[in-house]
Amino acid sequence: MVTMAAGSKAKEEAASAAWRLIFDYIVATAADRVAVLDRLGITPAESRALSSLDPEAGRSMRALADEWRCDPSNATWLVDRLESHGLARRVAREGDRRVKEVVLTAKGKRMRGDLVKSLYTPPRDLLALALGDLEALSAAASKLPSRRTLA
Amino acid sequence: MVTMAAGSKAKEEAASAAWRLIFDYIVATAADRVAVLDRLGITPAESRALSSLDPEAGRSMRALADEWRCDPSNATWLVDRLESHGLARRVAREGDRRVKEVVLTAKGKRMRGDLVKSLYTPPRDLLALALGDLEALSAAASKLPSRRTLA
DNA sequence: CTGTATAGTTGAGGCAATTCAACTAATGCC
DNA sequence: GGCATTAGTTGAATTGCCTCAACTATACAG
Repeated sequence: MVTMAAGSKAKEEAASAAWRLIFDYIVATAADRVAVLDRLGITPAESRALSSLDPEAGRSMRALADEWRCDPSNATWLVDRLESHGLARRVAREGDRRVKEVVLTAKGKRMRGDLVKSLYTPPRDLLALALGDLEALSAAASKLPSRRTLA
Repeated sequence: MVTMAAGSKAKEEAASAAWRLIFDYIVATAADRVAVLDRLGITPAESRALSSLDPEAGRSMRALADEWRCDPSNATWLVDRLESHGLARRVAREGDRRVKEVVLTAKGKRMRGDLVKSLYTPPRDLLALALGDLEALSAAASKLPSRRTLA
């Protein structure tokens, strides 16, 4: 486009190059994440469920189904799974007994902590980078809008 | 550890910070990738299958099953799916008719191209970064060992 | 107090992905 | 030529994830 700001083309190329490298790296390290779930004995959906539960506060089934963009019955199924693993339990909300608050059990909190810690642990190769590179990486990445975050 | 090289601690922290930011960003943009697969009408497994097929050369079922770390019968099932979508076909290898080479059809090449291009297209927010940040990102990321790459 | 809306569950069903065991077909070595 | 090996397929079964329709229980508005 003729009316584009100067430097826009260079930026697009730089963004493409950066994204491609990051994307490839994520793909290359995917097995690490699978291994974490295997070790914890949970499925991807359970891991997502676990990470959207706050260790302190409970959340209603409805709120969870909304976040997961799924049918309420699917949320029931998923929370049932967490319960059957002893990771969460339902508590009727005071004042409105229709709603069930899902809260993590002690085991659930422990597992969630383990999960988050493991996923947030940088892959080995990242440590091979120079300190300067890592700082540049952080500096740039910290300017990205991270819509959500674990723990 | 006392015997660690000086600066190791700082590096670990820098690596953690960088990885956490990148990881959160990947999670935050996951829906974009799902949308790409939806648009192309393929499942995650089909997308992986598609991307491990070379647009020029064929690959044996065996090689594919090895790469996917799955049972040969699972590879059969997956390649059947690609075939039923008109994306690939099997050709008996000259000289050893036991092995079937899986090759992309014209449609398969087109779809693979679309897939790779879409996945490699940087999310919008990345373009909001300053050119300098993007270049720093690329410079650092290019030092990572990317074990494999698409197209 | 009656009807409507909301929260959640249950049951049935379906597709995707995967494994295992049994099988067929082609190769290639004595 | 006979036999072990290798490539691939088929069929049965399982699991995970997900949707829809029907249902129960509670809350709330008029």
